[in-house]
Amino acid sequence: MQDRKQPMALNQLIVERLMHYYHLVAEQIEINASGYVSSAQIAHLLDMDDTLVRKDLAAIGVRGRPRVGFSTNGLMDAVRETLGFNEHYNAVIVGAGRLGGAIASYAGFGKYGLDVVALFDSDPARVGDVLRGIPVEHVDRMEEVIKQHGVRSAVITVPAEAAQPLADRLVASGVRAIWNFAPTSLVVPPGVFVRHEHISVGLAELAYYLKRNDLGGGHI
Amino acid sequence: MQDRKQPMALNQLIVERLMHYYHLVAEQIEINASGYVSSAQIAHLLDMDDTLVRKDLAAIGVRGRPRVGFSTNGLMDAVRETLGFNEHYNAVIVGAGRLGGAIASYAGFGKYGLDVVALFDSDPARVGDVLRGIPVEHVDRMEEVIKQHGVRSAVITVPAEAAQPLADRLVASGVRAIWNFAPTSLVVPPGVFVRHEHISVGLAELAYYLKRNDLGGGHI
DNA sequence: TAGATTGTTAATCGATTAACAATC
DNA sequence: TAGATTGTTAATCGATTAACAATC
Repeated sequence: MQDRKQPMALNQLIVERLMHYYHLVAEQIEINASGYVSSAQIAHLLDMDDTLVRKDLAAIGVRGRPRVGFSTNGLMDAVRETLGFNEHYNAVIVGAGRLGGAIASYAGFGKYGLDVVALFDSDPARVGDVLRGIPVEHVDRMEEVIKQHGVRSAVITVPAEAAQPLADRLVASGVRAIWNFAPTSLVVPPGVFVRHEHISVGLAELAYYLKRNDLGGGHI
Repeated sequence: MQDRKQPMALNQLIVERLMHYYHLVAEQIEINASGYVSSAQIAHLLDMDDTLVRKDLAAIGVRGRPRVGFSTNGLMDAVRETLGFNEHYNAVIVGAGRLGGAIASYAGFGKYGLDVVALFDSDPARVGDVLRGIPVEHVDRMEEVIKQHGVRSAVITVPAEAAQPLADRLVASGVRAIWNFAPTSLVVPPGVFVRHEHISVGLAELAYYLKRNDLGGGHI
C-alpha cells in the first residue's frame, strides 16, 4: 500500500548525514572533475562505513553506477529535492541582538529554501536597523507580518525569559517550525516542530573532555 | 581490574541527557521544595522512559532512595563533578564579530567551569572593544596569550575560510578542545576534540519539516 | 572477461525498554 | 505491613556493519 511517491520520513540522524554528504560533495566538485564519487570515498572522508552511505543514498532514491559511483550532481539534486531546498519558505527571526544578527547574516538561509522576510526586536533602539537588507521591526508588528507573508517558520534569539511567550504568539499566528536558541525549553502544541540549540551542551562537552583528559592547563 | 575511581567514559548522548536532567532539576528546585525528585517525574517532563533516567544516574554514581527519589542537590552535584563544572579551564574565543560577541556574552561559561580569558580578532577596528569585561586583542597575540594562560580550549567564530589555519595555530599552541561555529570541517591531529556546530543542519531540518508537512505557507 | 562498485539481505552491536526483585 | 520507588538483569528495538550477489 506504500505509495512510491510518499517516501518514509527520514530521522534526524539521516538528515544530518545527508547534509554531510552534500557539503562534502559540494567541496569535492572543484577538486574532482569526473562528476562521480564512490560510497567508499565519501565514507573514508567522513570516517564511516561505506554501506551506510549507500543505504542513506538509496533511501532518498539516488542510484549509483557499479564500477563508477554516484553522480555528484545527482546526489546533490536528490538531497536538495528531498530536504526541500528547492521550495521557498518564509521565515522570521525574533530577537535582533548579536545572536539574531549573526544568524541573519549567515549566508545559508536562501541556499536551504528559507527566505528571511522580517526581524523583530522589542528594543526601540534596534528598530530600523538593517541586517542583510532587512529592516528590524518592532515585535508588536510580529503577528501582522507573519500572517501577511504566510510565515510558517521562525528563529528565536531572545533571552530565556522572553522565549515562551513569544513562542506562544508565533504558534498562534501560524508558525509550525521553530529554531530555538534561547537557553530554555519551549512548550508547544502537537504538530509544531522545535529544534532546540543547546549552547550549554557544547560547553558541557568541552568541560567534560578537558576533565577526562586532565587538561587542567592554566588556572588555579 | 576496573578501578572504582576511573568510571567509564560517557558518550555524547548521555552527556546531553545529563544536561537536560541538570537544567530540569535546577528549575524544579524553586517549585518543588521537597529536595527530592523521582526518575518517573524527570522522565515524564522530558518525555522519556524512567528506566533510562535511573540508568544514567547510576552511571554517574547517584544513588536514589526507594519511595523517595533522588536528592536534587545530590543529582546536581554529581553532574557538576562528573562533567567537570567544578574545575576551572581557561578558554579563548577566536573571532569577535556578532557571533563571537553573542557567545562571549552568554552567561553560561563560568557555570560550566570555563573561564574566557581572551577574545581575538584580525580586524584592527575591533581590537580594543570590550565584551563582558574582556578586551578584544589582535589575533597576532593569540599564541602568546594561550601559552601564558595555559589555555586548552577555544571557540572558533570566524568565517569558514579562516577557520582551518586558526585551528592549526590553536593546536600548535596547546589547545586540545575546539568548539567550531565556522561552517567548515576542521582537520586536527588525534587527541584533539572538535565539536562542530552545524548551523546548516538546523536550517535543513526546518526546511525538511516544512516540506514534509506541506507548509508552503507564503511565497511563490 | 575480470574486476570494481553498487544494492540488499543477514548478522551484529549498542541503546532503550520491560520485567521484576530489592529496599525502605 | 503495604506500597512506592529504586536498581539491575533480561528482552527488545533500531541503527550500523558484514557478507555477498548483481551489475556494468
